Amino acid sequence: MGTKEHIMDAAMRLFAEKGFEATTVRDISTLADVNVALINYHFGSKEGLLQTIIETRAKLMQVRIKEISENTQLSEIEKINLIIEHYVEKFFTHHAFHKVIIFELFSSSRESLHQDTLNIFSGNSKIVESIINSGIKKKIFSEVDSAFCFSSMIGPMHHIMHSKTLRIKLFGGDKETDPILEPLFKQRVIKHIQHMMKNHLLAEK
Amino acid sequence: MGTKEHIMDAAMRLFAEKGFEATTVRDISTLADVNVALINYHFGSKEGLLQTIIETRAKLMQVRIKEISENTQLSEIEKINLIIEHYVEKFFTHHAFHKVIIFELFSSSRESLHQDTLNIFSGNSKIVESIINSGIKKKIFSEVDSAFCFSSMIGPMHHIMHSKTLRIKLFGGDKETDPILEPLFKQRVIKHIQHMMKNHLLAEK
DNA sequence: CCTATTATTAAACATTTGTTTAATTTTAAA
DNA sequence: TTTAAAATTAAACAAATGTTTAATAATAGG
Repeated sequence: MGTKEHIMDAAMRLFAEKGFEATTVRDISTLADVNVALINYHFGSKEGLLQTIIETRAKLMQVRIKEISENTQLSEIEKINLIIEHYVEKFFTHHAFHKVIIFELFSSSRESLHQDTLNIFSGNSKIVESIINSGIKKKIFSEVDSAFCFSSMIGPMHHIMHSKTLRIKLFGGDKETDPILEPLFKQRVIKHIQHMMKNHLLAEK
Repeated sequence: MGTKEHIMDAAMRLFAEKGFEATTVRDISTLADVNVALINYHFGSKEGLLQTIIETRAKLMQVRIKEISENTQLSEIEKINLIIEHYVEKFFTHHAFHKVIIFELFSSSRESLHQDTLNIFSGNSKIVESIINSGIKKKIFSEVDSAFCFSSMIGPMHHIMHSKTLRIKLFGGDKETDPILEPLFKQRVIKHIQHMMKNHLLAEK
């Protein structure tokens, strides 16, 4: 791994753990085991580093969701199930990154970054919304409040994934082992959210 | 309102908007229109101010939820519906506060405060879990994954309430008016989450 | 009215912050 | 091997941070 990627990796972990402001450039350089000045040399500024991190990975996210939504072979409920599966997968593999972007969505200190994350979230939400509206039109789904559905799919995920200590208190046996490491846990999350969405969408009015 | 409450109010708004670290004591003193030194005089430190804010309001939260859970007059589904209603009410009246404590739950910089918020969340989660397990035992509820249910109730709420810009993009007509101000919006949130939980809990297996 | 406690102020404090500089090393192409 | 560009380093920088100090004002009990 090159120096740039090395710095980005260390920074992402620290941003996820402590937040952007609470993380100092010296924290990052220490963890990455490089000189402090390299951060400004490679990324211009601390904020530029965050921007690079987000830009690098964010673009990959939207592609797959669009793919699913535009696949004419799939029924509406199959699309929803696939999107849930895809989101949970990404959450498990890159949960530090997801924590970082939700921080940016919820705070509004850095205007341009906030706009970037806002567009990602609202874009995906609109896609889910239109899938559900299509299902409602076809009378497959009951007349749910489709604008809320994206938040209902990923809100629970955020709640579970972003606090390790809460996760351990709710799901973990002993105090040290994070349930996220158990191979079955991911399937359990997928199953729960899919079950919830299915019964929400297919329920009689 | 006394000076202390005045400072706490200003601080809470800024902490919610920008986060704890990004908010300076001078930001707070300016908004509250008091001298900077008063923050340390009244609260010892910036962190002491946050701690006081959380301690003051957090205790009120748990009381009502315990009340509901221990009321023998209510069925399990009625309890769930009341807890949802109560949570949404609190979210709408004190959403700056809720944003602050979720920040503390998700970050782990300030150990003792993190423990405080962790106990609040896990405590409430365990209460919801036991209500649902009781419903499952009585064969009223299907065998859902009860440990996830609290997160599924309040996760969507967090997602909607903590980003004003996202809320406007998803629900707002024009760019200026926050849907949170529309009197019907609160009812819409309650209805959506209750519908979701009801159909999740009562669904055939 | 006096006085001792409390509240408020302006100024200064030591640290820490992100960033820059200038010198040095490494890299890679000619 | 030579040489110019890129990468890395240690040191210093100015600005901003939370906090403290010492002086002043306000308050309230006797």
